[in-house]
Amino acid sequence: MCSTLGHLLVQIGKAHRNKGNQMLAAYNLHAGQEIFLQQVLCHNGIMLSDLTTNMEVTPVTVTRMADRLEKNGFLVKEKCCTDQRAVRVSLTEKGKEAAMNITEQTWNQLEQQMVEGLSTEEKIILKRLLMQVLENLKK
Amino acid sequence: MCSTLGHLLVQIGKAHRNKGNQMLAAYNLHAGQEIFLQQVLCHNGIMLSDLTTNMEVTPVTVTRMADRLEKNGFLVKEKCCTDQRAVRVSLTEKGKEAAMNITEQTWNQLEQQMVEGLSTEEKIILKRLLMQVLENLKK
DNA sequence: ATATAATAATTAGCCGGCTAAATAAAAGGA
DNA sequence: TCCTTTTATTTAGCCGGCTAATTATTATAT
Repeated sequence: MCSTLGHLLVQIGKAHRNKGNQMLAAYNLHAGQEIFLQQVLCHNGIMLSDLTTNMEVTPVTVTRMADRLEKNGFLVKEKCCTDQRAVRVSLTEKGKEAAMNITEQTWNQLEQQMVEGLSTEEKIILKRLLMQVLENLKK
Repeated sequence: MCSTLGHLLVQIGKAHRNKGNQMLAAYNLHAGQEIFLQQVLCHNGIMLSDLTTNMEVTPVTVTRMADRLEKNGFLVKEKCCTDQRAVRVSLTEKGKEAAMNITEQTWNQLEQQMVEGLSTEEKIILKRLLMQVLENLKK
């Protein structure tokens, strides 16, 4: 098991998402949505196209995430007044509260848990190596 | 961007899956299905419950993957004769051929690409650190 | 001014991943 | 033997991710 780097990364991806889901369940959110909310918290009224860029996902994914988050009362979508093609999103009170709590608590907690037992140096090395792997995969 | 380890892992996960999808497109397969086929290649007539264990996914996921792979002609499902609850899967000729080619070519190629530019020592360190991270996430 | 190209979103449809709940069959215990 | 628990699978439904194709609107070049 876990003999290859690929397999290892897949397992980590799953475990990471599962932990995230567990932690976000209290807010009725799923892993991935917290980044969306955080972006809107930092850039209120942000366009979907900019979210596409910032989150590095396709426009389709952003559209559907926005729809679901709106349906569940976390944010509001509205047409941009100066560009009729664009859609801007802004947080509701519920969304604002969730975003603020999550960013500080959940994410940091998960981040801490992952690197437990690693020295400061090892953390730096791990990040550096992973950034290299990401570069290689994007080629 | 990519400031946290979590974000980095998410990005790598996406990039890894996308590369896999690209490579497997020639076989009309998607990332994840190659592991399924490989398992059935090594253990012909394997039960779905064992695939659940080996692949470390839920029974639901295995059932649906098996259905899709069967629908697309890669394998066959049949009830176990000694245990009427269980379902055994075996590869068709098409599935066998795909599994053999993919395991050797695609997976190794992706594996190579990921660690390009890393020294032998760095590869070992990376694996060790990632295994620690996986352990931490499973707690 | 008009035709062409680029940009922003969307719909439909596919994939792997999950939980909850239901079904059916086998295994164990009183 | 009968009842209970465990095991194997499935159905329904939700999530993020993707591609392909479509619609609208803005920008650009002729």
